[in-house]
Formats: sequence, structure tokens, C-alpha cells
Amino acid sequence: MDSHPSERTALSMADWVAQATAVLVDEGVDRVRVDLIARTLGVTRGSFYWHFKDRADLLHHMLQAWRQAATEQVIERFSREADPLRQLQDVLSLPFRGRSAQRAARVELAIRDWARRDELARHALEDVDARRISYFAQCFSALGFGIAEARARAFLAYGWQVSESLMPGQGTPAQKQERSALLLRMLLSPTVELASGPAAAADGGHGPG
Amino acid sequence: MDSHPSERTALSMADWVAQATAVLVDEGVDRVRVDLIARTLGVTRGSFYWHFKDRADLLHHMLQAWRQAATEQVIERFSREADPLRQLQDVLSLPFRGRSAQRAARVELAIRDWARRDELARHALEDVDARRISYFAQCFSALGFGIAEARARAFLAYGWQVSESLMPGQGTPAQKQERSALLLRMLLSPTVELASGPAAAADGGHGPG
DNA sequence: TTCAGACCATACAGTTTTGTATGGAAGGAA
DNA sequence: TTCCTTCCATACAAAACTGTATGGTCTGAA
Repeated sequence: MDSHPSERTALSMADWVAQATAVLVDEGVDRVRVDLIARTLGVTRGSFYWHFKDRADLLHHMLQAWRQAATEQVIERFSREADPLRQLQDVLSLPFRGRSAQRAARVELAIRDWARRDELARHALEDVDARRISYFAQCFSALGFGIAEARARAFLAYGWQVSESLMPGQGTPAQKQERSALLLRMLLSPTVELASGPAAAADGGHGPG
Repeated sequence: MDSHPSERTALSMADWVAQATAVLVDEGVDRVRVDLIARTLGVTRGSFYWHFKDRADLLHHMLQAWRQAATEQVIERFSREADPLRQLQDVLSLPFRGRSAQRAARVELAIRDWARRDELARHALEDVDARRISYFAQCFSALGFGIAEARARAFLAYGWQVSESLMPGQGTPAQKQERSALLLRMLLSPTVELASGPAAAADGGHGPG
């Protein structure tokens, strides 16, 4: 983010990638077309084929840019807060508050779509997913959970984030807040006993086989 | 599903919808093209414009077919098993075992993509999501949880399913099994107390690993 | 047999997109 | 100034799609 496309200056590859990513979010990969993007940027396709070999080259650069940004975000999280409990509370409190985070989430969903049909996108996404899950796992591990337990809880935490961003229309803000708190309590509590319901404690426990 | 497209018989709307859905899964909505589908079915576009008004009409029929199938699936689940605990165990044990279920999951992801940009698809999907969450909530409610608590747990259960189908590359089958069991224990256990880690229950000795 | 309707082929017009080839403007180095 | 490099415009060729119009074929009913 260092050049203003509105100015009458020369375009950079980053400008094309940024605009193409915007189209990706709003309309999907298939509608990322050099002609349209050129018109939006106020130039013609001649500019595009100067910066990129072809359309596939642009898509490749978009993926690389996102992958690096996402990776750096995880690394930055590690180095900002030392307390693992606070880290989890921060990340799990309410996801995607703030406009830039919300936009990042939309970009991510678009790439997740893309990854269903594209090998490179799938590879980039799986890598980023694994990194994030590892981050969560490291937090749980620091809280005293065993390695396998930490990994399982990490996936549940991350999966919850993904599903919240995937289904923003399900539930009121209050309900979202409530299930967020519930999940946090569950994930921070020690390994639970198997029971058949909330009455099990008073029941004496007739555990299912 | 009552006509064989391989036979030299006349096509039905269902045949077109089925083939179009296959393309939707593999390549996304934008690549659902009447020309290509016609060639796959061994006919020309003349056949298409006999059965459908235009391309949008086909997409509409695809959505309707999926919505109805998904709704009927939920209803059928209700009427098959009476015990809510067994219902949850069945649905949450391991998601998408069986080929038809796996295919249904892929269709669903494709529609979830589609819903990001299309109003009708979004509406259909939100409706189906809400129905499924309601199904889970009803199970938890029958197990004795309060209505709000049941709804929160229902979302977590369903969100887990979605995220598992969204990230099939994350974790080994054993790890998937483990986090599935962990989630089930968490969701079936009574409201947990807030704790700072597994050491909080070190005196009582925690259960199975 | 004749006819009507269901179903599909073919031809046509028009749009959208990709990629290439080539030329032109702008700015710094010689 | 002259020249070279960077960046972009324009023209062209070639697909890929959509939708319409019209005619052909097959089947069952009268």
C-alpha cells in the first residue's frame, strides 16, 4: 500500500494485483478479467501484458501476495503478545471486528472458493490453514494441554472462526457472542467427562457405552 | 433420477439440472454453460432452449432442486431416529462417510461459493443452514439444555461439520477422529466452568486420552 | 393416413474475452 | 540533442458464449 492508483502515475504490479483481488472478492476468479480491470484502472490491456505474461501469471501473483500477507500476520501475532491465554481470548473473542479484518475474511472466502478448482490456490490455502492451526495449537500447548489434545482444540477453534465467517447470517449478534463465549469456555476447560446432558451431574451418571 | 442419459431417449429437465450441477461442482457457476452441457449430453443448444427459458432459468432450477433435497434430508432424519443422543452421535461421529454424502458435501461447497455473489443462492443456503442448525438445537434441547444453550451448541456442531468439509486436508484421519470425539464430549457435557488450563482438574484425574 | 405437439438440429447475429504485434509518449543517460 | 528503456495505446485475429429463428423428425391420437 504505497502507491495511489488515482494519481496519473505509472502503475505497478501491486496495483493490478490489488484491483484484481477486489474483483476476486466480489465476483469470483472467473470474472477476474484483464479487460475489465484495465478499464477500472484507467488503462488498456497493453499495460497489463507489459507487467504480466498472461492472465494465469496475474492469478499466480495474487496468490503469492495473499499467502505472504497471511503468513506474516501469523508471525506478527506470535511476537506481539506473550501470554497464550490472552492470545486466545483476543483472537476468539469476536472474530473480524474492524473493517480491514472483515475485508481480509472476504478475501479468504474468495480464495477458499478458488482453491476448490485450482491446485496452486489449494496448496496456498492449506499451507495458511496449517500455519494458523499450528498457532492455536501452540497456545493450547502453552496452557498445559498435551500435544494431541492441543491440536484437536486448535482445529475446533479455527474451524469455528471459519464457520462464523462463512455463515454471518446465522444468529443475532447476541447469539454469536454467546456461542463465542461458550466455545472459549469449552476450549479452555480441562478434558471433559462423557455425559448425556446437563442433568448428568445430578443424575449420578448413566454414561452411554 | 429416472432416465438414463446414455440411452438415446429424450432428455428431461432433471437430466440438464444433474449435468449442470456436476459442472457447478467441478468448475463453479460461471462455467455452467449451455453449450458445454449440451455437448456433454450429446445434444445441441436447441434442446436446452426447449426445456428452459434461458441460462438463468437453469440456475434457478438447480437451486430449487438442491434446496428441496436438502430440506427433505433434514426431515427424514427427524423421522428415522427418536433418541436425540443417538441422532447426534450418528451425525457427528464421522461426517461424510459414504460416497453419496461426500458428493453432497461437494455440491454444498459449490453452492456456498455461489451464494457469495447470488441473492437467490444465498437465500436458499441460509434457509438450509438454519434448518440444519434448528435440527441440532432440537436435539440438544431434548437432552435437557436450555434453548439459548442448545442453539449455541447447535451452531458449534454444525460449524464443525462445515469446517471439516471445507478443510479435508487438515489432519490425519486419526486426528479427525480425535477432534470429532473431543467435540462430541464437549457438546454433550453440561455447562463448563471457566478454567485456566488442564491443571485445574489435576486433583480429580482426567479421563480418556 | 393425417395432423399436432414434443423434441432437437442448424444457421445466424451479436457480444465478450484473450493474446499478439506494433507504434507512440515520457524521462533519464550519453 | 539523441538514444534507450519503461510504460501504455491501438489494431487485429481468433475463440467462446448467448439467444433467436426456423426447419426437421418422431410419436401417438383421430
